[in-house]
Amino acid sequence: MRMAKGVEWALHTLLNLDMIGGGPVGSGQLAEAHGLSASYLNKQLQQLARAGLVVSVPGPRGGFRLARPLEAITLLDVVEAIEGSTQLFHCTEIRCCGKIGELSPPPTDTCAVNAAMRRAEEAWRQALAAQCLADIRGELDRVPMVRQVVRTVLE
Amino acid sequence: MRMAKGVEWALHTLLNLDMIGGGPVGSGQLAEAHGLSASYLNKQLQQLARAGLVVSVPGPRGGFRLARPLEAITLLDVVEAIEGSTQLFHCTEIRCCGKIGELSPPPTDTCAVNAAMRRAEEAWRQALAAQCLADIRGELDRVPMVRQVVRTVLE
DNA sequence: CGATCCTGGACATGTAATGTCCGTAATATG
DNA sequence: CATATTACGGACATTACATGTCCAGGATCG
Ligand code: SF4
Ligand code: SF4
Repeated sequence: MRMAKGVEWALHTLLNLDMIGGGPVGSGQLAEAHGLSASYLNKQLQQLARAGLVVSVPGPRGGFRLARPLEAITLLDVVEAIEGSTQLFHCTEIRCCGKIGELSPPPTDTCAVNAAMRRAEEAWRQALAAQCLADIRGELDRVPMVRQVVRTVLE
Repeated sequence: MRMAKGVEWALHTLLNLDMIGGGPVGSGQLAEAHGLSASYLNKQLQQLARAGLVVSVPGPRGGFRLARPLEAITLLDVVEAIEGSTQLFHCTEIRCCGKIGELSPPPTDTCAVNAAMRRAEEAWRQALAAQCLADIRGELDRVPMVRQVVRTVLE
């Protein structure tokens, strides 16, 4: 049970896009900045575009730019854009299988196990939604040179 | 990013073990009760045993029994017994790779992204730890026949 | 002793994330 | 208009890990 690596890629890339300013940046440059696979990062960026977090502009001098300020992008937005909004705990309804399943009446409501797991997952999602990328940028800015390095690499 | 199916297996099996009472039950019967793979469920039960949630007794008429009452087993106990205690968000330290990594000074503290993710994950773990299996048994008991069926199947 | 059942490692299989490739469409530039 | 550049998206290949199977021990009961 591990979160997709693409989430980390997306978060750093979004932060970099913010530091560079307005102009669109190509996926190649963004990948090179962190030594990532260009094609695969491009796929992740497409998902961010579909989710409305970035805007893609084709053509020469094209690339990706932020669709809205970091204040309006939460961690949950990024996680759901990359991972989708599937449940962490996915029920197989094993209560309906085997001997117990055969002897039991068909279940009428959602099971207690599933409900409990859902509650915990909801706490996680709320904690993700409560933190925006601007908060993280704030902590990042306390380290010197970061902004300058990003600008140098991405021009 | 999906939780291992073994967690669902373990939860149901623990609840079944409680309903049957004290005596040990073989992994074969427990698997048959829900139509699961006997060998694989056995592996999961071994992990529960290592985590101290169940006690294994070898020999004829052996099997597994609860190590402590359901009041003392939280959802977090089960999840960590099966999944291990690895982080949901596992950092690859890509900030140290690529052009940005080369130009940046070696990072001194844990990064802000990782910290934020850890906070959210902590909320999840706390929500898991706040719910014990006895709560779930309580909800389950509102459905008639459940207890009786389990006793019939597992003798 | 012999049957039963857990233990634990080795191995096979399935599935999803990760990574690559290439043809297509869109657009800036000359 | 011609061309180069870039995103788009589908079709693969590769890798990692969960899932499932099997077998040779070891413990325990009768
Ligand atoms: S009883 Fe709950 S956890 Fe078990 S299979 Fe059904 S929904 Fe899933
Ligand atoms: S900066 Fe944070 S999220 Fe990025 S690689 Fe380092 S620890 Fe991971």
